[in-house]
Amino acid sequence: MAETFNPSTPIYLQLCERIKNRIIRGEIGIGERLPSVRDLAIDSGVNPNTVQRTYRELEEMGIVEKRRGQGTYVTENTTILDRVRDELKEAHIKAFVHEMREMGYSVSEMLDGLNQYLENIRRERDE
Amino acid sequence: MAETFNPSTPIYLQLCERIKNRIIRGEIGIGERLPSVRDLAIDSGVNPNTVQRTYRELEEMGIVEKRRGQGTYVTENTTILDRVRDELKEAHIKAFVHEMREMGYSVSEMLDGLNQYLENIRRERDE
Amino acid sequence: MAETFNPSTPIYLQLCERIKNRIIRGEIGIGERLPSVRDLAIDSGVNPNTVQRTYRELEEMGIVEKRRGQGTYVTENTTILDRVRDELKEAHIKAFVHEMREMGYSVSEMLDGLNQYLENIRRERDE
Amino acid sequence: MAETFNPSTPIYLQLCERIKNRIIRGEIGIGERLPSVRDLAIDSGVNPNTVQRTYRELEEMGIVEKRRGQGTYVTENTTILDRVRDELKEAHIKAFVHEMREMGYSVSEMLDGLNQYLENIRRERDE
DNA sequence: GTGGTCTAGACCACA
DNA sequence: GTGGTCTAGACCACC
Repeated sequence: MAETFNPSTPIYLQLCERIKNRIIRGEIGIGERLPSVRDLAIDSGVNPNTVQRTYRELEEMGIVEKRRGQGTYVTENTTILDRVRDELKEAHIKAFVHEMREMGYSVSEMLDGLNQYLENIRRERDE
Repeated sequence: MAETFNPSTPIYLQLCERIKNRIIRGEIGIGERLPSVRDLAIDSGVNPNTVQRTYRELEEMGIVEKRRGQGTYVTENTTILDRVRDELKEAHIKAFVHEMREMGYSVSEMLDGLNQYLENIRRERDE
Repeated sequence: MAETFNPSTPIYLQLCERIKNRIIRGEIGIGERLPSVRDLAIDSGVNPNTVQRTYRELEEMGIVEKRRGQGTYVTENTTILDRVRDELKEAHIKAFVHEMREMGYSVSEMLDGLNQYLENIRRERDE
Repeated sequence: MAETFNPSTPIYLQLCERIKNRIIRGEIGIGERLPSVRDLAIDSGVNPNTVQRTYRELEEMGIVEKRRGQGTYVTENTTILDRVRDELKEAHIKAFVHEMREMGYSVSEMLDGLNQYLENIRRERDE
């Protein structure tokens, strides 16, 4: 069970994100087996087809492999995992910088804003 | 005419972004009139319905006002514009930090990555 | 309507093949619009979801583009089309040679067999 | 052990292909005994059920015979072996010609492509 | 009108 | 048991 879904983006993409992040962070190890389509479906409260779509997406990204009659596994190809990790990092950074520039912020305003936000978070945690 | 659209996100949202950014950056001034729905549609190579939807979106955000029979104008309420500007900045920063944390990066890795990216851009521009 | 499906391979793959071939042979021109998902579904006597899967597959191969609210179009990027065409040709040739070698045929036996087959076809047509 | 499997087609079919080819090429002689299901399973790193299915398939093609309590043997009926060999050859040739025609290649383009491919292989081997 | 997502539930092939 | 395909039909977002 657990976790709910944001109705404004497709469930299969949200599931995809979550699993991808857990793999990239190493929470789900290399070569490890993911829950079966049916199990994850029940577990997430969605239809098996939706999970299947999620797994297909992950497979197309190359970070997951399906084995007939056996299950779905995290790829053992660490090169791919590293590549995905790097690409995502770059993409997020690029998007961030781009958005801020589009809004007319200078690099220093951008960095100041970021640092201030991090400060605030730290303070909240310390309280 | 001008600029093309990324087929993976709705056109009306992309148009919205562009106009919003131009307003926030002051490129389109306070109280200034936006092009008519029809003109912008032709100009952007887009269906008028799409422009209408864009303007509606901007109106709901409060940064634009429709005056019957006259056209669409940037709000003269600078408080709103400032608020939108700040909210967007916060939202982008928050999203960025959140995404990077989700991927398992520490704050310092995040900042390092960002600085390195900015370096690369600067270098490319200098060439 | 028309054409039936071989029950031993997935319908969406068979549809995919047919459309791909028609595009590659130029029967469906560059930039041309494909039938809508619903229309092709009715027309082929299959479920719309199946057609959707077909179109998604073609999109992933890069030979088709979907446009929101407008329809599905053959890509206008001839480079991709040419690339696909060449890759398929190579793949078929390679598979053929490989299979024949696996069966223990020499290159000349292979060519002889092929030429003889082509002869037979020609003769049949002439009758 | 030995050889790995392509995850995109059933293992039992791949095993089938390999054994069939070895028989057709005479690598496994007429009347010769095949390894036991269990041995081949271990040897191939595959589930015994899969080997069983493979042997069943070969038996249905008539190129293998099961003898209760004794094992699985290559048929001694050379007529069948010759027939299978010819049928396969024809099937491969036919499939190749058909695929190339479907893609819109003429007979001469087809032969040219094939010869060129064979050239390339030869060259690579000579290096 | 277009394509996109999701569900419920059937049936199949594979290991 | 696993994943894969397919259907029927609903609802939505976009143009």
